[in-house]
Amino acid sequence: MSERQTQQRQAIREAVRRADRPLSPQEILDAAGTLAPGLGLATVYRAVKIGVTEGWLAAVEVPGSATRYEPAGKHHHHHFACRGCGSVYEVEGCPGNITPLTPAGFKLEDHELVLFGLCRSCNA
Amino acid sequence: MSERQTQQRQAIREAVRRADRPLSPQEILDAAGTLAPGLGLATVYRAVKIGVTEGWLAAVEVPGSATRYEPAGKHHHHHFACRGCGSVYEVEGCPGNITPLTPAGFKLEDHELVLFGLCRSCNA
DNA sequence: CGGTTGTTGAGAATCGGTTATCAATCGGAC
DNA sequence: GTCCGATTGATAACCGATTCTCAACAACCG
Repeated sequence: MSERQTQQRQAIREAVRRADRPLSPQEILDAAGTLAPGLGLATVYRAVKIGVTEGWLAAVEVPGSATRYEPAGKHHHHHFACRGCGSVYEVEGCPGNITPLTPAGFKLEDHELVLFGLCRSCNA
Repeated sequence: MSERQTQQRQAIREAVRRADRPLSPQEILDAAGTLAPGLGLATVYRAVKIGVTEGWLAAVEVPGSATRYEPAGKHHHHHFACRGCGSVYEVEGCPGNITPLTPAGFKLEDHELVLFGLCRSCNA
């Protein structure tokens, strides 16, 4: 037996699914905590690690802040990090034209574009 | 009196200037250590903070690794982070077309594009 | 239901990065 | 050369993020 179906993991998966932006472990705890009272941070970290391994969760790394997680399988997109509140939002599209930038001899595997600025709330 | 001209700070400034890629504090220590034997990591951190404050050093943040520093005033460019050796390289150009991606109501101040993959050495 | 065993929660421990401490030292004005 | 205050280096302390520990607990099979 391996991989049980627990309330905590369901709550965590559901919280990430409902969010419209990538969540940090602490944000997941806050969101999933209402679905599974008493939820602990360690459990979030464990579930998140499992999710990434199993492939239904994608890690989003933003400079200068904790790793965020979002459901895997979304179409290619990027992120906007608010300097006011620290939240990370999803932005549609990609400027493309990335490949030509790669130096000769280098192997390009992936890329991450992060926009910095103020979100709607903080810009007001 | 404030801001003395010391061998250590000259060595650090020189090491950053000579590098063709942004260096982490530890990398700066290694490089500048040959110019100023006995150099300590604390001194690197202090000098780097001063450099950023005075405006002749620019901080480059890459997800999942220490902050890098490069001379300020370079023309707009981006970076390539090698998954093999962890080094960060400079890449010329920018795909442009960033502004249209910004969600309505958000204020775009800056952006950072990081390419991931293998550098020439690690790709061989 | 009852046992087996994976899972959980709280807190301690750890980690890499960065900053603070403090006595010894050095820069540079005089 | 002297002197005073800025600077340095070694190391401890700190920090936020993440992982480990371990006893209590709950999921699932029979």
